[in-house]
Amino acid sequence: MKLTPIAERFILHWGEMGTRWGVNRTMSQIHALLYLAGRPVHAEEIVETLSVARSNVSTSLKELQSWKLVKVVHVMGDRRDHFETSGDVWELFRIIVTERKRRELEPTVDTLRRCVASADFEREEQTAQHRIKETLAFMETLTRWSDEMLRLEPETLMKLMKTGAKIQQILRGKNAAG
Amino acid sequence: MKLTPIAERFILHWGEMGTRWGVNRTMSQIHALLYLAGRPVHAEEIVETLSVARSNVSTSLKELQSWKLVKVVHVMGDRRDHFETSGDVWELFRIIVTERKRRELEPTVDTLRRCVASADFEREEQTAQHRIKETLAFMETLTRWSDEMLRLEPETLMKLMKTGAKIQQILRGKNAAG
DNA sequence: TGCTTATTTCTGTGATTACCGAACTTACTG
DNA sequence: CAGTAAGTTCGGTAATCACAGAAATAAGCA
Repeated sequence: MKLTPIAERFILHWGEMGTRWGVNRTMSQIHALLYLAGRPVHAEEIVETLSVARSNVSTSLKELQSWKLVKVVHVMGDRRDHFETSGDVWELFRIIVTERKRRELEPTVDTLRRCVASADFEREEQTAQHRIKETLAFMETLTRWSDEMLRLEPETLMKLMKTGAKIQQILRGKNAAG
Repeated sequence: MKLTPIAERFILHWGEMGTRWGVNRTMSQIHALLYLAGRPVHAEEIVETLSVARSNVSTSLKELQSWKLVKVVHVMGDRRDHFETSGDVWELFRIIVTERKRRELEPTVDTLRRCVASADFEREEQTAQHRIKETLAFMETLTRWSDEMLRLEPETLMKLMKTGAKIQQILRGKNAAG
């Protein structure tokens, strides 16, 4: 696949950002490529387009699948695996947030719970005790809340976000009403 | 400072998670330590408590300050710098989200804007063109929305998040009402 | 203005991660 | 059931990052 300058810029940038988001460059580049392509692409085409090793593409695709960002599809009359990603940016966002929550929040909630449940937790310094409990409560609230949000339809979510500025009024309205 | 087993568990875990959150272990450990300590701590005490090099503590503290998570304070009669962090988990969260937004979202929004503004953007594939625009719109909405949210008082935010399950009803109520 | 203590910067090393190329496995095809 | 194409796994290397220790700088103090 021949990339236009703009597509190239997009893919390279996405790759750079990937490293800041905790995934490797190739993986994000491949994802960006599939996203722009908007059609099933086979591994060899990715190799040629991005100039990376076949093995690298293979592992990155596996990783992308484990993130549920990419799935394998087949094209009639072609026995090679083809890969594609969702074109719905909201859905992608949802997937990423869910996965990051699982990897970056849940282990901490576990640890905090075990801290609080520990036999000698009450013997901790008051401050420490209090802060650990606060942190746990915060993370649980955050988790529950984002679960709620992520369960919404993209459209509802979008509407909600666009309401943005009015959040406070809504809250007040709701409190006044109920 | 002698750490209790629980404090140690907390700090070690925080350090591990830090690496997944894109900051290095020492930096998150120091932050966790200051958080539990709940009082100004000087660098040498951090060195002893965490068993890391003085230089490492120095750079990590600088980094924590650049994230605005830690600030320098002074203790009467002691010429050493002391360091402390906020004990308000909501505030910490706000700071982190703001900073990550700046580092992980803004550069992308810039790039996307430049893509779209580019002279030959219309000559792109329809799909690619559309998806780039969608992505930009999404990120702008997300940015604006989180700015709104972050401007709220912790208490309001908490109330809002605890409302969680009722988000949809609120939305519907609001639409029905206005 | 030297003396001491606190802090930062620099340099090298060890650890981790990303990636290539080769060897291997699996699945189709004639 | 060869032969070939597709896909995966593995071993080594290159690149990056984290950190210790030494050297340099800055800030009080006599």
